[in-house]
Amino acid sequence: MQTGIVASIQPAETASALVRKLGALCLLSEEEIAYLEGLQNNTLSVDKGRDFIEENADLRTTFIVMEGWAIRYGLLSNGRRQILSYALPGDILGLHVNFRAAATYSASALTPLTLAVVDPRRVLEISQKYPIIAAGLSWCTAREFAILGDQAVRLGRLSAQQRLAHLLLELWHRVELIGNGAGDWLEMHMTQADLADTLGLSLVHTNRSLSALRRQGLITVHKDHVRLDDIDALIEMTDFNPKHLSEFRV
Amino acid sequence: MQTGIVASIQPAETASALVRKLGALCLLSEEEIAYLEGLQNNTLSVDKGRDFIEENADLRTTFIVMEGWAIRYGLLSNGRRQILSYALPGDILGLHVNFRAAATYSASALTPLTLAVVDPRRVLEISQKYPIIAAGLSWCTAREFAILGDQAVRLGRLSAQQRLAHLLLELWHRVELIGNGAGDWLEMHMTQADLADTLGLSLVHTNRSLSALRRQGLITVHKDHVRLDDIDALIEMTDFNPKHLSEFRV
DNA sequence: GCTCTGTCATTAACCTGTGACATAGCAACT
DNA sequence: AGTTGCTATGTCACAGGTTAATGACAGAGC
Repeated sequence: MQTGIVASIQPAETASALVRKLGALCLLSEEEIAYLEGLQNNTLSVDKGRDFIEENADLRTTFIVMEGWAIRYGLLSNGRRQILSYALPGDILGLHVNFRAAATYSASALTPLTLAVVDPRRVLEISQKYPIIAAGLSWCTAREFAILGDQAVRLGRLSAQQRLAHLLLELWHRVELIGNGAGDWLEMHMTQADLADTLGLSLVHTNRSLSALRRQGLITVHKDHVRLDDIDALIEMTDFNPKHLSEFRV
Repeated sequence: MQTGIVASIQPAETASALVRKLGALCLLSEEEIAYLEGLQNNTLSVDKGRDFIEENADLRTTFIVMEGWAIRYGLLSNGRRQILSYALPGDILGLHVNFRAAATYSASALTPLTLAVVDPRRVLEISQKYPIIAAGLSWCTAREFAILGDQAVRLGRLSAQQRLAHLLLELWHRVELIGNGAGDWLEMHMTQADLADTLGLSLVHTNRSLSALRRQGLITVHKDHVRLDDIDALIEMTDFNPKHLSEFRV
């Protein structure tokens, strides 16, 4: 924790989300911080609802979320969509793309989005020059795998209400971890249709499940926010494991 | 393809599964091949049904499947299991573990299994000394992400029969890719209970779905094998995209 | 060789969580 | 005012779950 404090003093206030995230994991030198910030100089703004990665298209770019939320999703020929995961500030999309001829998922901006655009070949450079950063990126990869694994468990073995509760916990915890939390409130950047496409449920049943959790006093639903009224009960009903998200509180 | 041919001549017959896999992707030097084979000198045999990674336990090892099949899975407190993915020869488990304090999934041997046991710190060494191999490992990571993404789409947005068909196609294609294929036959190393835990279905409904595909003339079911009788129709009904598995035919 | 036990596959009957459709209300935008 | 998008809810249908039973097969023990 001492390590974390030292790092936090340095990159905390004006640092990019990725630097704050990695800085909370390990002690970054000023050189490493400068390198990471320089890496993110080339930015792209994406309007809410616009795609910036298209499945099956060539993908030659690594994106780092600087501000806003994005979704990774797969689309079927019948128009059905499955959201795979949410990308928050500090998250990386396409970290392992140098051998990928085509994208295996699409990505879209859920809110107005600012992305850093990075040449994937820089990743090799990082591994050779900055082993600490490389280790941090490796951790980011493992975490991404854990998040997607939880999504598969959620879809395959939880009931509708449990899925919803588990997803709310995940997002709430992740927002907390990046320092954007608001106590037990979670800002809902997505519509109920997005929730449905995340949970593998119909729109109607998603709304029902939301209502059910509300009636049980577990959540309070406002227009753009949800409050988690009994976090322990939600955790209990879903087997939510915060360790899958790793502790790197900013 | 010329590159693939040259590489295949060299490591083809007695080479380990990982070397054959990476060798089919890129031209490996003799030094690189020797390094990769040396990396896999420390092996572990695991009996069928035994766990070798336990969720929430410390994970300080990278495993490479040399022979046999394994599963990655998550387990809930009510005993329900969700199989996340299958690991075949040449696949790597725990490639990104140097910052993981604990495993976020369990892994178990589906068949008698031979694993190479590798220190995760060797990955950094690889990145610094063997950039071609590092790129190959990066590709392995992206592929693993694609496979798990397909699993989420399957669980979230496909019907029971489609899930089954899609999974059979995935496994069949992956077996083909590592050179262990037998035409349109797929050796079934798993029980129907394993299938059920992969597909997020009940055991009984899994059997029903199997019967339904059989009745439709799409598959032929034998005790330990399944034959895909109409691969095009199976692909059509499921949106199966072989490109997600990448083409690296050995 | 026979019996018993355990595992796995298969199927029927009944039940239920969830999907689809329809409708209504509200807010924001044109 | 009309349109669009989103949320909310009722009704009915159905895909899939649960329970129970049966059959086949392999292995262990006598």
